[in-house]
Amino acid sequence: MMVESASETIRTTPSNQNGVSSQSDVGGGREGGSNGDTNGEISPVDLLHLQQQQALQAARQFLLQQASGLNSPGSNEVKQSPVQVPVSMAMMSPQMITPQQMQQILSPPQLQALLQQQQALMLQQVRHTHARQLGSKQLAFQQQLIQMQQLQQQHILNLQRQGLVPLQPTALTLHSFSAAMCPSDLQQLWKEVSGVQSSEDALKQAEGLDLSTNSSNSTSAFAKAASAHIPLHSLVNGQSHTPKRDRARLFEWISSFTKSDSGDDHVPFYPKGGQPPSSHHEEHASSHPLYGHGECKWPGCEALCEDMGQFIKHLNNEHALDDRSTAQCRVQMQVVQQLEIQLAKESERLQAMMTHLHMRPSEPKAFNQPLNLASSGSLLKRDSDMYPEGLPHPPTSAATPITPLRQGPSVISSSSLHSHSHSHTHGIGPIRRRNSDKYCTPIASELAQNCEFYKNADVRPPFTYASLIRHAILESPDRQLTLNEIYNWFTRKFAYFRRNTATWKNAVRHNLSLHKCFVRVENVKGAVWTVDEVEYQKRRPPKMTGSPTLVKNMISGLGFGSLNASYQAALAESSLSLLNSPSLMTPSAASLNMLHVGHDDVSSTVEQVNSNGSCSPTLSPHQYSHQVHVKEEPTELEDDSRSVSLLAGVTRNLPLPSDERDLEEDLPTEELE
DNA sequence: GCATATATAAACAATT
DNA sequence: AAATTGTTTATATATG
Repeated sequence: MMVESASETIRTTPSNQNGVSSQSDVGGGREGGSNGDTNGEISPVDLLHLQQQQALQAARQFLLQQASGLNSPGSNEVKQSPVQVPVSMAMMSPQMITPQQMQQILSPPQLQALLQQQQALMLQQVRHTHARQLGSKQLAFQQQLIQMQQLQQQHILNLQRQGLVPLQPTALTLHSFSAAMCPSDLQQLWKEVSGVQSSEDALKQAEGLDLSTNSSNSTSAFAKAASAHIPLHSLVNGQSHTPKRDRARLFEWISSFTKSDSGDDHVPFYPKGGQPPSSHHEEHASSHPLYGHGECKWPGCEALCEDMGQFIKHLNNEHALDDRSTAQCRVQMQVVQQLEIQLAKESERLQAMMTHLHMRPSEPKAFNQPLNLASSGSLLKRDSDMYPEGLPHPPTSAATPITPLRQGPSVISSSSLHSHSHSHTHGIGPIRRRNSDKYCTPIASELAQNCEFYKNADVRPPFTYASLIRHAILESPDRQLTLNEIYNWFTRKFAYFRRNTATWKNAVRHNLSLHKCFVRVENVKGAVWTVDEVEYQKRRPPKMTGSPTLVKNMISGLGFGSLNASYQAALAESSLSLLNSPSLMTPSAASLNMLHVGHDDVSSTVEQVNSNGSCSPTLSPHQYSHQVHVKEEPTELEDDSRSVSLLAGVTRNLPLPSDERDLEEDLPTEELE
């Protein structure tokens, strides 16, 4: 009987989420990208570049502003947010940035503000600087911008629906529709939320309970927006009724944060040791983050306070711990989270853009295609031997981002919040690494690099069940696992599988039975599953030949997790295999591999990072290690290797592409065994 | 439209 | 007897 029914209850939703519905394939236009924007010449690129920088700048400022207004709660958000998408956007080449991509990148409403700013700047530039040259292009750009806005709006809804965006406070969402936000707008928003409106409403909004946002599809976005608006106003009028339970939940929620702050290691905001109690802020005499220029800086509040004493009094009276304050705090946290995420993304993008421009200004295609396509071609040849899957890299890399540096242990979100959380704060350091890496990293590395991510974020891994199972088995010391061990591996490595149990377990069993490559071996104490590499390789040929579309999908998929997970998985999988294959090798072989890249370093570094956080020991170095590289095309390889290293943060040089290649070749043989 | 690949669901059998 | 583990069938989607 259905064993899993029990667990199943939990996940029902999720499955739907990814599995089926999402295919809408948002990515539509992306493939064009490969060649697409080449036409743009440089000027447009430059503009974009500027845009990015400006956006970044603005984001930073905004972020700082917002962050400063946030106190203790902030800390937790920092710590957590698993969700960063490992992804890929990074890999998009600058030149090919399309409205859709923009859309993807700028998810949060707040970003709209940035967008607006960018628009303004851009238009200015167009006029002053490039007007003459651009001429018609100018118009095109303007149109594009408009389009971008529209897309963004839709996208926001989509993300919300998919749960990718942490619940956006309704208010914000609404706001975004009316107009792009800017800091001042945000303030206004706050007023709306905090002002007339009852605290409960705020709460509701903060939790996203009310909205229609979640529902629907992009098509009805506007309709939703419209409907959403209504509630807002009505709320303002003061009618509302929120169950007290929500309130209780809120307090609970907030308290969880404060607790975590003190308890967990990461407390970004306060110095570890002397962290004062939450209330402490009030005590600080001379300055207070919520007080400045004679007025209260509490979001939405601009109460005038003569002095600190008065301010504190005001703070205690008006912003005591109640639903409204809590809700506001929550909203603020989300704002910060979003901005941080965005900042990180934008930074990566900027890096990628700059890198690209510096490296090969004239050759746009390098990135996109590169990947796979090119490589695939070569791969294919070798595929015959072994891996067809060459394609993968690209995607992986794309996905990767890297990033993870998250500091906090995270987790909170997943457990405490129903929706996925995101946010990671990577911000700082990580961003630095350059993108180039991202572009080409192989999948293996993807996994390795994002291992932490997958462990903590409830994001479906872009690999097929078969590839994951294989990976799990090969990773084990004896290259054999019992069903239960396989399950454990899944749950250990992927948060996603911690949550959605029933279906995936069934899927795992199904895959084990269905694919010839998985061989059941009777053992003394039961049965174990092993992998028949030959069979495994056999089945893949038909797969993807590295068509552009695939790549595109991967990219888009990775980026948002939303797209048809399964397909992504399939695509990605190919890459995964690459990873695995190395692992297959005997230790000695492995060692060879290592030479080349130093993945170790990478993996190790990554792991370290992870360890700080919450990761489990898991990733075995060796397996991930090799993966890295893999494949073909010398030129590209180089890039890959670099990228990898970059990710690691550290370093390395990019040495030996050639080695990598060798590895690959070696691998096959080994695998075949 | 067909073939293939994957995901998901579910029925059912075999084991533990 | 219940839970696990395996098999198998069916359906849906995406891609070539």
